[in-house]
Amino acid sequence: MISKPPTIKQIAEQLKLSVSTVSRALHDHPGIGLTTRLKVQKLAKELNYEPNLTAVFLQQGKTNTIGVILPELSEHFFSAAVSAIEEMAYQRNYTVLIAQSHDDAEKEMALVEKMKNHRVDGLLVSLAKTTRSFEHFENLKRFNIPVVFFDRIPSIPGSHTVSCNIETGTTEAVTYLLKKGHRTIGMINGPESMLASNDRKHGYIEAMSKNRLKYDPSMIVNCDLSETGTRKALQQLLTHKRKVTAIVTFNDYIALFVVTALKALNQDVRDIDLISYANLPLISYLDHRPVASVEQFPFMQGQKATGILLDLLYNKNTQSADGGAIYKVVIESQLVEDSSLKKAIKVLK
Amino acid sequence: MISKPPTIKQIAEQLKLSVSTVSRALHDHPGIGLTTRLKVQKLAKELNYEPNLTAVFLQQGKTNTIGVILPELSEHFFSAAVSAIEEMAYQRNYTVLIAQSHDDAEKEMALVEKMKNHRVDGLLVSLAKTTRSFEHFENLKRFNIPVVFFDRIPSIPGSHTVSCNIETGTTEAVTYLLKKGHRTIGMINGPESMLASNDRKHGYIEAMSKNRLKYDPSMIVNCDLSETGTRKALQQLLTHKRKVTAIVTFNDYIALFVVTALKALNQDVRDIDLISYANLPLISYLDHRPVASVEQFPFMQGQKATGILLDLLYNKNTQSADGGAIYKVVIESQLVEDSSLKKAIKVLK
DNA sequence: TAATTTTACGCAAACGTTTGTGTAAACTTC
DNA sequence: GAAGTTTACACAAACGTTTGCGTAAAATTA
Repeated sequence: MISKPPTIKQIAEQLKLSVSTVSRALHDHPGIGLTTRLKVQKLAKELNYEPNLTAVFLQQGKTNTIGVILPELSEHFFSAAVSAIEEMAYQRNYTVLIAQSHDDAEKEMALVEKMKNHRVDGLLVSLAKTTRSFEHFENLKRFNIPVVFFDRIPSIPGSHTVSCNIETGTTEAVTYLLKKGHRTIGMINGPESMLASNDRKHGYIEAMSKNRLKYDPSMIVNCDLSETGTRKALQQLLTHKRKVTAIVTFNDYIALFVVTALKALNQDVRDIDLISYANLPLISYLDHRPVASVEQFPFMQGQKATGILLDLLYNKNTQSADGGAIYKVVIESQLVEDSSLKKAIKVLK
Repeated sequence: MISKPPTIKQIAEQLKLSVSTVSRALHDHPGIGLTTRLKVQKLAKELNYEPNLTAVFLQQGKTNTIGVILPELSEHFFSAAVSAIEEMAYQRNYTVLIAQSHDDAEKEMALVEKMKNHRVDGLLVSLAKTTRSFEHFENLKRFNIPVVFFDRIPSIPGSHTVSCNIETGTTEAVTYLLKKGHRTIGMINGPESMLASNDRKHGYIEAMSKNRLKYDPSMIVNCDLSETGTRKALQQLLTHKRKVTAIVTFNDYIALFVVTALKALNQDVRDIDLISYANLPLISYLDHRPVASVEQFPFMQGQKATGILLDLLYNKNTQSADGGAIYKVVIESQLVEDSSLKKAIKVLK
């Protein structure tokens, strides 16, 4: 009842041919006569022959597989990115091996090693928050396994990256608020240690200077991204001697926390305009939603990153001249006003 | 500069040993003397030796890999499930190969074939909406590749499944509304062709009969799950001669559509209580949110399904006696009131 | 028709492992 | 000290492919 999948060898025996002939026949090799070629292909179809990819992989030294390592699959930003990655990979006949680091640098290291042992042809990575050292990635270069980082990219030079320019989006956001008449604009930022926080801060400062306004450092408060941290940060802004009329929040979660906190304080939520960075698909359906969002295009980031990786793989095989080119794609983040924020929803579940 | 990963053969040559000895030494085989064993392991560490898994896979006839096929990764329900799957698989030293059917039965078929060729040890599947035939899955049995379906499960007997009992959850939901005093409870259901719609309908009817109330078929309207379809269905309920005071919607998306439509009609949203089936993480933050939700536990479904698959794989290897046992796990869906609906949010992006 | 080219296929190595079996040397036992 | 046992390793096959090379037979050429 239970049987092993048919092999080339079986076909060869049945037809009294050699395995090499069968292999070539199946690949339409010109050195094989038409009649035998057809005979082989006919039997192959009859037996439902399909090549054993594990054998092919070993023989070819490549697996047509790309590995994806990211912090958390259930986070919408990442699952959207993976969705794009898988789709593109599928079109180009690649398969996707997936793993989550859960923002743990050590696990990330172990995963890189595992991916290497699986002989993935290339790697797509969005870094864990705690990753400080990048040797395990450097290590891959020696084995000619290309890596493309997206969104959470490393600070080391020489790596291929796709990221979103948060800074310009932030400048846009603050400028938008200024145009709406706001003069005291607060920002609830992430931890100072995060690159992402820095980008937002610089974007803020840039907007002020562009509009010839004085930058007040106390308008930007850091927080640890927890709900209570957010509440504290908000408190700090609310008790500021200048009355804050708008707040740019680190992301949609923080915006949610702010709305919740304001309600808890019995403060009229409409007094304060919010702008955040889109990472929650449903945010536009909230009643006290941000007036605008800085869109980060997870889908596009996934696409671009995959495109680059496939390019690198292709060039690796064709030994192209531009062997050393470093890809650094920056997607401009974009301010999206609430009115156009609500996307067409497809019901998928 | 670019080098190939070290192999067992290289170690053997350097130490003037045979490959078999090296292999056994690395596996702590008792037949190898302590001194050589240590010598081998030392050199292996120095060279950063790691086994080439493609070779191991070919030799063992298994890959320690499980394939996951589902409709859409960017859909929260599925990404949550995959997250659980990956996590559990990782703990048991399995790797996850992932692919999306985009609800296309043909692509699903192709993916099954591809997974088979990749020699995944087992498969986790949530069916495409359009899947009608299951031969390609049956086919896997012949090759001893177990399949566990979750959430979107097939109607054929003899397959391992994990699913959520929507019916009882629906009964709970309707009963809950009845207890709140509602007497005319509408339901915006999915297409009649979907199993999921049937479950909801039966749950509704069950609740009515349990509470000795007459079931009015016109209270349940089908819709195609689009926004305009929802609007039409809603219209039908609103113009019903009996005044509908509560609606059970097919899922969170439909609830959203309903809220949007009511607002557009300038109808006070608070007049109508909504209950839906949770699949959107943010729903509890909406202002006019459902008063309760039927939770479907994507994470748990992923966990259970993976657990079963790993069990099957283990039993396959140990030739256990219960070879023919069919797993049918049904998770009771659960009505969650709004008050306890808001989950602790972890900021991950 | 003999020499040359072309056609159509087979042989065997290679990819990197694992594992059953064979066999010297070392060690036991009486 | 001979027979038997154990220890510690080597040999070689196997997993299912791909591919460089070799070689008969057939087809072409002169």
